[in-house]
Amino acid sequence: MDNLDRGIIDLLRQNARAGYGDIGQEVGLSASAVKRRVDRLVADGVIRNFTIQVDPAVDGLHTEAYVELFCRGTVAPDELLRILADVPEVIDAGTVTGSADAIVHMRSRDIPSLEAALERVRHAPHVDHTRSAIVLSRLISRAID
Amino acid sequence: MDNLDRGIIDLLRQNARAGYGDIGQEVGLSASAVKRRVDRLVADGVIRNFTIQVDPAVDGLHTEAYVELFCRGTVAPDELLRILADVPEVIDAGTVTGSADAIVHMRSRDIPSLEAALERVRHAPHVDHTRSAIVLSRLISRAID
DNA sequence: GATGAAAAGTGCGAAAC
DNA sequence: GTTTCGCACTTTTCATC
Repeated sequence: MDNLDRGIIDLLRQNARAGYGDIGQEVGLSASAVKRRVDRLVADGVIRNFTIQVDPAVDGLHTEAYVELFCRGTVAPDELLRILADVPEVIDAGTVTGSADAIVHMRSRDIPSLEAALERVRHAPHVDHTRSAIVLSRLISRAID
Repeated sequence: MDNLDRGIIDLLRQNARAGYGDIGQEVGLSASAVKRRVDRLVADGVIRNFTIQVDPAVDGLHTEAYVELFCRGTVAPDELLRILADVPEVIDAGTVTGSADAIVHMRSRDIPSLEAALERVRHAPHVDHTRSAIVLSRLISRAID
């Protein structure tokens, strides 16, 4: 993982379909050298996936919420992970400092489907209650993982 | 935007480097038909970008926080956008229901750099105060926009 | 270990239909 | 929408440092 790898990653982030030759010209390597490094980055798990960013509105996913999760007693992160992994509406989540145990970012088609997903989280073991903030207008979308 | 388009998008989300022929075989179209649809989806802005998902830890971005933003008086979403767009540590943000005006998801190298970014947000016009929850352990990372 | 150059194979992309 | 075809790209091999 040197500066060449970082350069390759930056270029792929901007355009994952860029040709190896084009990338090589930017970072100063031959096409085959770039391919070998990309293959290694994928094998090492540095590059997790090649994906596309889709307009959420077009995709029919208009409704978002940030949900604070409060649990009874002490709950291991692994247990929270198992609960949340089963709900596809959860797009990101993490345990946090403060009074809440975790913050969960959810996205779904509409309010009813969001509510249904929220109910699934609420009725999971250990979950005491939740506090939701529905997103009114999305301001920034730079997350890629 | 029909079910074929949705199928193509789903496959590209899983693997943006999938060949048009392979995609066509899955959704029941020829390679060139798939290409034309993908080109149209890109032109229409449905597909925003082809990117890679990089392990944030490898990338040196270990520190995350969810920040509630409280403003003085009424602030238009556009004004909040201008404030937040200047802070690269902001990876996603939206105005929300509830007592906070917005929720901001931030990511940076470490706590000091997170604090510095937070200071920039705090001292922006209209911002009254913030309430942060530092992420202890990331549970789910499915966001792609 | 790493690279670059050249070979072979594969898929893209632009036609014509 | 499909099929065809030339070409560019990927991917492998090999020699080199």
